[in-house]
Amino acid sequence: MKYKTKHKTELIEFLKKNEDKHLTIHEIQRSLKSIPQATLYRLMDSLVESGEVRKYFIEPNSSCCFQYVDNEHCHEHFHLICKKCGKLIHLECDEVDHLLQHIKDDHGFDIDVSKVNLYGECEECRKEAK
Amino acid sequence: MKYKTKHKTELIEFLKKNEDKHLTIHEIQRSLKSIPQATLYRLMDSLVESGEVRKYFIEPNSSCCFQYVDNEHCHEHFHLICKKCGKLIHLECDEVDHLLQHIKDDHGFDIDVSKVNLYGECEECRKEAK
DNA sequence: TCAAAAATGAGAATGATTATCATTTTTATT
DNA sequence: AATAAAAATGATAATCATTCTCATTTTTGA
Repeated sequence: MKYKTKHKTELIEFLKKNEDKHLTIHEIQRSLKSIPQATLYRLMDSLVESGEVRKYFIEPNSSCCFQYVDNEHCHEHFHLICKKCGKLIHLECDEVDHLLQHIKDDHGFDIDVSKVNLYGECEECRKEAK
Repeated sequence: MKYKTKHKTELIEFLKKNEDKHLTIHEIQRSLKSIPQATLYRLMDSLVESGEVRKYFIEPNSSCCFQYVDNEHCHEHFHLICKKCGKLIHLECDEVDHLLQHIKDDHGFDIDVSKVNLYGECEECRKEAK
């Protein structure tokens, strides 16, 4: 995607507006009806490639999710995904940074944080369960 | 899977023998030709359900991987999966336990460790890359 | 031994994603 | 502004892992 196009501009604007959500291709399509599916897949790919967007795959055989990433304002963090309500939580936390460094230094393993999804139960759902 | 069947017995035996590997359905099928694919999928599902086998999905649009889990000998730990060589590393580490507790106590999120896969690059592959 | 419950097997169906390819748009260069 | 090369588009077909269907067979407990 080296050329500027209307689709791309429109898409990025929409993603920025929704940077707190994680969106599937179908959800994006519902809002941006003028962009055909094949084009949308390609655009998303290119945005992932360039690092503007992050791609999550939550479950096999279900759609991937995308989210705009503001690289200036967000640094490395884990994603917590609630198995009950599906909520996505960004976990920015020194303890996480510390663990990542520890695993790299002492276990030799360099974790690709963008690919990590931590599944569990969120605060609200835990309270509800009681 | 409440009934014992030849297929199930054969499958578990095979998985135990290969508990150091992570195997796709197709790889298993190559070795256990007598089990039809639909049956194999169902058997694997039931073993995942019962906790005897763990399921990984490495990349969207590629086959999931499975691995036998010896629950007697392993306690709570993360799984590190090397994106390059596919190696699976069991990470048992106090720092991990500490982080999990911290996330639960201070962020309210209860992580299901059995579902966590941490993708990245292992020590050997990192050395090789240099 | 029998009946109910569960598992099987072959093939069709699903659904997300990718590939194809002719057409159109964008861009840098005259 | 004209143009040619590069890139993007769009509609559709293809791919591929996985799930579904359903009639048949096997397993189990009574």
